[in-house]
Amino acid sequence: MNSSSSDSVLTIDGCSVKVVDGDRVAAVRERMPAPEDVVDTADVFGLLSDPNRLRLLVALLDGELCVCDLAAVTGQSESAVSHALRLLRAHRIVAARRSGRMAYYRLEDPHVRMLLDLALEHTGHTEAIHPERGGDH
Amino acid sequence: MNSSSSDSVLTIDGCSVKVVDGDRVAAVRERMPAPEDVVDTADVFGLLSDPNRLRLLVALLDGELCVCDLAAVTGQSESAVSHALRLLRAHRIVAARRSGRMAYYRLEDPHVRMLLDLALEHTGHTEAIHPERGGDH
DNA sequence: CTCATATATGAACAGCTCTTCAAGTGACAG
DNA sequence: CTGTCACTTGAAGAGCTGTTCATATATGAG
Repeated sequence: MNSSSSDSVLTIDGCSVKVVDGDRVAAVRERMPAPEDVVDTADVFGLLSDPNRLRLLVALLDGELCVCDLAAVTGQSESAVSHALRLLRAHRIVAARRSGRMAYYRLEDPHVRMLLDLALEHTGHTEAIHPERGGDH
Repeated sequence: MNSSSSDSVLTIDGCSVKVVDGDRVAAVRERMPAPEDVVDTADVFGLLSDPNRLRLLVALLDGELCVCDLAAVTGQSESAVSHALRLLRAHRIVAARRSGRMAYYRLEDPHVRMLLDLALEHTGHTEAIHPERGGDH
């Protein structure tokens, strides 16, 4: 329907949309992961996007810790830690081992471990993340 | 000060906290990145945690696109795209090239590119991210 | 049994985020 | 100049998120 590489009008989701490079748009749409996969991936990033939750996960990189030690390491209340762990547990990112009245948590998701490793590899190397510096050029 | 590997009381930030394994806690605290680095990293994850923003960045993996094509690819209004790009630009994750009245955006941060590549490598491979499945055992 | 300890949960509230709508800017055509 | 086009911006509101405080559950000690 459209094989021009200049302005054209695409019909997407039953809606006419003006595009500049129709072929590129079609190709990129082709490569785009399924909507639910995008949402799942965004969810994972969202779980890593809170500093306190991130600290918890970083603390667990070396092995399991109990709730009160996690609270001590990350400087949060035990209640806050418990809420955060509940969320992470619901997404199978951490798992708990129970021993008496203690609960020992460990990092369970290898995919998340890789993301954390990669992210930590770059901490400090990136000066460029200071927000509100206005646009470019 | 504390070399027991059983219950003890640590003084952290001028506050007494009960811990189970004082040595582990001290060691993990030692390895924890600086607070500002944790916050910066969490910020980056936060920028990747919105499905629409994530779609924009995925679309840009193959090369630059103009705003209206990004809107077509990701199924958002041009206004929403522009707002999202503004945020990403402020964090130096994307950059713009201007040509006439068009603005062509590209993915500028190689670190973010790596995170995206790693995350996409695993899309679909992970069934385990469905929320609200209750805790374990 | 009763009590203290370790963790979990619920409710509620403040603060943030994302979308939308309306209006603004700058480039190009005529 | 005037109008249109591509993009940007501001303001406002709905909805989501993370914290806190109070209370609940469960284990182990005595």
